[in-house]
Amino acid sequence: MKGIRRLAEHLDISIGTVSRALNGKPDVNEETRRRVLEAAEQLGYVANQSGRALRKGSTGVIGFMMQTGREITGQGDIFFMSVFDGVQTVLARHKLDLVALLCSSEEDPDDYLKRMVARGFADGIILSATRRHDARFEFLARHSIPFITLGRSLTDVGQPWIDLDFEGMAEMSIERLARAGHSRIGFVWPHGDLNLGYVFIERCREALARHGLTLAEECIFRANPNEAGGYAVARQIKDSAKPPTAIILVNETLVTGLYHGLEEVGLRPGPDIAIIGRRSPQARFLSPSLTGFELSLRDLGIALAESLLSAMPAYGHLYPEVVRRKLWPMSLIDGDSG
Amino acid sequence: MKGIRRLAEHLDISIGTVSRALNGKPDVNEETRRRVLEAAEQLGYVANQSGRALRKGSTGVIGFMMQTGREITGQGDIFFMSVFDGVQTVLARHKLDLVALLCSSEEDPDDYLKRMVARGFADGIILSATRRHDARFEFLARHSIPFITLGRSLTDVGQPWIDLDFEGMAEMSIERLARAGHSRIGFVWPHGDLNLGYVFIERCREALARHGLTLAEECIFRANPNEAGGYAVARQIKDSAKPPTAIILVNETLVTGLYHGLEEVGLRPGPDIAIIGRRSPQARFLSPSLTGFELSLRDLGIALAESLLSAMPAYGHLYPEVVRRKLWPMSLIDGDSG
DNA sequence: TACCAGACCGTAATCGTTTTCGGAAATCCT
DNA sequence: AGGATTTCCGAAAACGATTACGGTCTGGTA
Repeated sequence: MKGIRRLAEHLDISIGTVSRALNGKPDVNEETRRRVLEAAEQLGYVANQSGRALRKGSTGVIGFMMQTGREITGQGDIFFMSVFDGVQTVLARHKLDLVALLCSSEEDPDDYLKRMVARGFADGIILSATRRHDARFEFLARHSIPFITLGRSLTDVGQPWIDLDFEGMAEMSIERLARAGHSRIGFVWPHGDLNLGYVFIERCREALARHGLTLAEECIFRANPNEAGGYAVARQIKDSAKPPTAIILVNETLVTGLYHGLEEVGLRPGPDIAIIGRRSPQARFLSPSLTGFELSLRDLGIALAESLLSAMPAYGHLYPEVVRRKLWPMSLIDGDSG
Repeated sequence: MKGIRRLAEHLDISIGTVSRALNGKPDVNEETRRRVLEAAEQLGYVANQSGRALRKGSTGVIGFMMQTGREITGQGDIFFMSVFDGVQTVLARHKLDLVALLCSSEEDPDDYLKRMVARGFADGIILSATRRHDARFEFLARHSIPFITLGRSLTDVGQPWIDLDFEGMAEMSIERLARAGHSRIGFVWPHGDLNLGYVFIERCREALARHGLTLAEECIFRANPNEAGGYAVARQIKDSAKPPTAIILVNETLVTGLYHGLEEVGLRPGPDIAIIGRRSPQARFLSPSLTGFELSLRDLGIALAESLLSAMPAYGHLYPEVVRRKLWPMSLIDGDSG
């Protein structure tokens, strides 16, 4: 005898009543409820997730999908820890749990998500590392799974999203560099179909145009979105016939590699070549200090969760005013690198 | 009509046969099986996780428990991405999925785990950030949930574990520093009850003794296990009446902060004070280059998964030879910092 | 023909919950 | 007192899968 049945037997009442007592349903005597709660505590009873989910059709779990592996995503790693923290503070209010759905780099992200959804794993999903063309959007929409994306995509299906304010980043970077007299500005574009690269470069082009400049094709450097990628870019710059005098990076993990690479080839960030990137927690300790953008990841997580909840039938009414789509603001912090 | 019933109806056969066909059971006509598989593919059918788990009593999911939040664990962040990668390559062989069980810093880890287990969330669990006294061990043992820990604890219950080879790290570090003439060697001890701090300092004491040295109490610096913590240590060192001439760090995230802090107070790693730490992917790009330990996180993940599987009834026979407990070797890489 | 073995497949029980529905007992109202 | 409400609880039907069991059919053999 296991589960709720055991509890019911022990109390000599029916399992229905036990369930109602536990779930705070109204039609149960307060004295009975007290006894049930007490016995549950004492016997260490917790409802079986499978049975409950099967019956209710919902799991109480929110999934945050992310990629693992060596060639990690655009916004890898530490980035997420703080975002999770924000997401969880919101979810905790509704007794929802957050788990990270880890898609191995060896599996196709679309297949992976499909599997997780069909399994009925989560009631709502947060997608990260959005691609320019991302089949996951349509899939989730088709199955009417509530979801929100951290990042945009051409494949928009009207779902809520939050993305970094690349518009603002581009304008502020270019403005600053142009004012400092730079006219040959380069850009590191992470390999892969990640959407953020496309968006940012487009915004940069526009911002450059506003300042009467253009983005030279040979000043666009492709790189894997990790330290090694940044490192390799330094060499490319050095070997370039007409190297840029300034470099802008979207991707935080590229920065440390680039710094190291530049040192190897004898270029100092700042005096020799201006660098503007994202000041991640680690990047804050680079020397010379990095000029770049900071943002509150925890608040971003909070917004993400609230926006997702507002898209879920069961919680939507609790978040009527929530913004569904937002460019997350970042502030440009002065450093010595540009 | 949903799920397997729909599929059965569509094919005009019974749900039992469909299930058998899908699960590769022997007593089903090959032609029928082909039709079922085809229809399943076409209709995008995937078995519902709740129903399946309820009936089978297992979920096909392995949980990797980790802490989120600002004051992140000893071995935070990027560390795990590569470990996950290794774990997943093994799990994929058995069609098992890995999810990260994210325990918010606001919830008690023991309570969190209890909840997840009672929910029947995972068939096996990997524990990280093990504490010196860790109630989770006994809990999982009592409920006979297969688990393995990344890190040891005083609360050993005979479960398999893998831990970094702090013994080797201590001996190699001290050996190297002693040979270089250092006699006043300091140590950064991360705050909290994490077991690794205790282990490493103990091994350092022993190693020092072997070289006729002792660890001065005032050379033990407590710090939060993150960049800010490392940064703060630099100040402490500077203000110390009799500062150490060398510092050893267990925790990878402390290093970048310490480097930055030392620069602020005018101490150069290497010439002014020797530093030995862990060369994480980011730390590899520090300047001056860090003398420290490297290891294969991916292989560690593989070992972790195999060892966990060997402790699970359903898979144990497949991994008869697996090591159940292992000190993971690390190699000391020369740098300019010590 | 009669019998039997093997190959396939359908029926139904089962896993542990939640929830609807209806009934019994208690309480209220006139 | 008697009917109408409430209050509380038990019985039973889902939820979607797996699987033990038994039944039908085929083909082979005596």
